Amino acid sequence: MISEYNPQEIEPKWQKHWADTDAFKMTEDHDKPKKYVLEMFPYPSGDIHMGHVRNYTIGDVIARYSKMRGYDVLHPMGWDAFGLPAENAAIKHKSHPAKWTYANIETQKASFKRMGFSYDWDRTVVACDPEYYRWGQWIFEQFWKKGLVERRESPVNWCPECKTVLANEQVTEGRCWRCDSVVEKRDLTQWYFKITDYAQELLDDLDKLEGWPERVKQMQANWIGRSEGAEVDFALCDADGNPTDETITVFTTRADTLFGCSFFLLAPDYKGLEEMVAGTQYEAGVKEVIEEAKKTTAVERAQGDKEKHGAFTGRYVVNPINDEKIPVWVADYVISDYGTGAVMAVPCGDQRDFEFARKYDLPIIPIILGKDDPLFEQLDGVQERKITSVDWDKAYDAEGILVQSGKYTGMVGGKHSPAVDAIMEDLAKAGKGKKTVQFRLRDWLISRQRYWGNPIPAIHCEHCGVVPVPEEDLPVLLPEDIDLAAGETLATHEEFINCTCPVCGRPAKRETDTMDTFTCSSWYYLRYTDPHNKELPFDKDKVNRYMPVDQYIGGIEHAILHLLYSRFFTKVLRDLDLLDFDEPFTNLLCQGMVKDEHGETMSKSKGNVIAPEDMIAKYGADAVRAYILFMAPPDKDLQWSTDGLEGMWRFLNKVWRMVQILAGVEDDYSANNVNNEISDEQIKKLASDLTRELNRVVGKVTDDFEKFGFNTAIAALMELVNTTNAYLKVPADKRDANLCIEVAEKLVMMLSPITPHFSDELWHEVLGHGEDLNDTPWPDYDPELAKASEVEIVVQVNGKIKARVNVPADISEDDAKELGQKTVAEQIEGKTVRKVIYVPGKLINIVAK
RNA sequence: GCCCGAGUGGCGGAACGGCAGACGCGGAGGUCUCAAAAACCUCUGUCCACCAGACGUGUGGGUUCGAAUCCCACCUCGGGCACCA
Repeated sequence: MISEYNPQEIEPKWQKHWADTDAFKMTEDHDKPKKYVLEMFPYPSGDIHMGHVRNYTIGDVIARYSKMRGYDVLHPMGWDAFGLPAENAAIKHKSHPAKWTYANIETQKASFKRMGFSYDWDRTVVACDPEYYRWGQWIFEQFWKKGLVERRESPVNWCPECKTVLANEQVTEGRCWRCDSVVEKRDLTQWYFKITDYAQELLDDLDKLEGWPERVKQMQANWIGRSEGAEVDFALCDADGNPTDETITVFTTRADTLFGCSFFLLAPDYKGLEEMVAGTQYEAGVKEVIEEAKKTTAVERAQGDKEKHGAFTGRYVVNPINDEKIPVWVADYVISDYGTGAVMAVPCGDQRDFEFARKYDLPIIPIILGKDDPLFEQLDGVQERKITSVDWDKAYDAEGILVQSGKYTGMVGGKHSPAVDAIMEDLAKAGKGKKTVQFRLRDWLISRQRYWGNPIPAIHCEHCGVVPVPEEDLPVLLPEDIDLAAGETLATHEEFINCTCPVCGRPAKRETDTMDTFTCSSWYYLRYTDPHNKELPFDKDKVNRYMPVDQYIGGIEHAILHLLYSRFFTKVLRDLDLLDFDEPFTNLLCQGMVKDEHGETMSKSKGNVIAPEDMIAKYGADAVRAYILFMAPPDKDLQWSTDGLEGMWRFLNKVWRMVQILAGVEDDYSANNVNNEISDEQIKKLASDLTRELNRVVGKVTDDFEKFGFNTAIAALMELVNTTNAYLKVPADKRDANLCIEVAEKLVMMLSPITPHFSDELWHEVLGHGEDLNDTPWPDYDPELAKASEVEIVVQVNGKIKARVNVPADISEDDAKELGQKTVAEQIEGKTVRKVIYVPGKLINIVAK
């Protein structure tokens, strides 16, 4: 009797079996090639949603497939467990963040097990576990020793809602990445990782990442933002207008336009600006600009087309190219933390400077022109300054010819132009400038004014300054007795704060900031290679064996943040001689987002999060796994709809019955499909069709798995099922039993990475195998058997299809061309055949006039 | 403004420069059944009464015997960066 497919029964059964037999425990079999398959670890926010299901299903299929292909697979899972949501939940429920976090971890872990994911749970890393975060502190101290940690005061992004500072990467269009509040600028002393020291290498090594999506590399390159230019020194004049030895340096990519520099700009928060105007008649005007700029939010700045404001400072600087004195203004569009915070303004060649000059009536001197500019005729070849105003309505920022530019007149100007080189060479000789490179990337601000994070292991001593906690005293533990709901923080926790200075032994204060949670996720993948190490974050041999990650899978939202930080960590740890590779992730698959029925991104606040539980209850985890893979290629965004899930359920049921029939279990399902009149010849043809299809599909599915074409792999499996179904027309006693078993076994094997419970049940209970599919080698195929002996080819006349003919697959080119012409004799009658194109197995195209 | 992607039936999506729409969903009809469900079998891009045929991969050009695919221009949508000097 044929049995019914009941996932509710078999899924828990196999999950228990896998757990009982440690099926996914890593064997560390060094005779096999290694493969590290990793999905980005989740934040334990609550239960899992379809985005998790998609991400982890993709990873699980790759891991299971790799295991069958004979790799020593490392496939771990953990939790990115520090962070603000836990703290907010704790405040709301008058509880402790750890309680919320660990409860959610248990929930998610149960869901992952219910999905049948093949993780080695003995290697789990939980970021808020002292066993893990102590090594985060240890690594911080190694960075510190190497000079990559800095504590300094500067304007920083402050999120009023999250009540903490944020890294540059965590601010999008002036808003907090987590809560979307408008961030404020504040001057605060904060801790930084000097990621900018690695800017060039982080940019250069993107070229090594052939297995990364181009768009992610592009985004990182944009973010790093390398800009080649020059630093030029302008001598500052004293209050009476006499040049001094003091200089102000600007960064420019357009040194060729120095002759057009008619004023000079400082950022509102330029260091020393207030002192410069203190007590002068210009103080009030400058201060007004400074105050206004402070009020302007980053969101408003991001608009871009904001009206510019500025004020004269009363001071002058000397343009080094022509010794001209030009006025220094403060301007709100100059950014203090890019370049030097000072800008040489060239209104004729820069749209922003142009607008500023128009508004404040400053001279616009044309020094670079296009050849078709009406002014060009008057100024062509003119070296001295003749014209000091223009009637343009916008700046000319393209490549052009220099005019009114002294000996450089006539040269081609523009970014990276010969004029830039010539001018910089001369300025360098005079000691007034040099070529340099600027990066948009800023240092990574890692301190957070929050409790639920990894404490920064530092001690503030009045006598010794800021000193690291001795390594033997690590970890600095988070105090557990804290009442966040009552407003307590680390900064109010006396017991935590008070300590002794490890250098001088006097009473001292502990640092109360914690580290950005992105520090935790920047190295967790290394810890998985050696998760229980008590001496070091990881053993060098082990990390070198399993790293880099061969296949990393996660969302595009981490294209910059997590992936850039992790690359930085890896490079620093390499330079600390803790590991021997340059990049952490060899291949990266960014799976597309799962959106709701209306194409909206899912979020808790919108209340449109779709959870898999109901679907699992109705159709089982295997159907959900298969369906989400079948919906779209993994890297494409996907609009969720349950419409096709029923179809996947039908498919699995069909396979379920089919395998039993193929294995010889009593056949009552195909009764109305059986054709008792079928001829021996037809039987033979159906069998050879099936043999060919089986070999073709094993080849196709193997190829598709290699390139993550899971949707087409599943489609190919459906095609095999359809062909098998056609074969089942043959009455049971006339079927080729060996072929039937071969089809059943290979079908089940190929399905097993996608639908593991379903497959193991059939494998053991119907096909009678003892070993789990997880330990079974991937099926092979014979490419020769996948070839058809006869193929249908298309006959075209002038590229239009006119007929189809069946030909032997090995037909000669001449025979094919002749047959083609015979087939369409009518259509080409009276025309001259100019050319006949034959594509073997595909078509014959007859070009006739 | 700069830099990436993507536009294919009613829907999700297939197609090394070579039969557009595989596979699935949805839809229509049928078999089985007292009936229904399930299962099974046909059909299902558009136009045309049918055949024949014509038209069809965002738009317009081009290359080619042949273009969804390659090139150019444009349109629309999505993403990233952005007063970055």
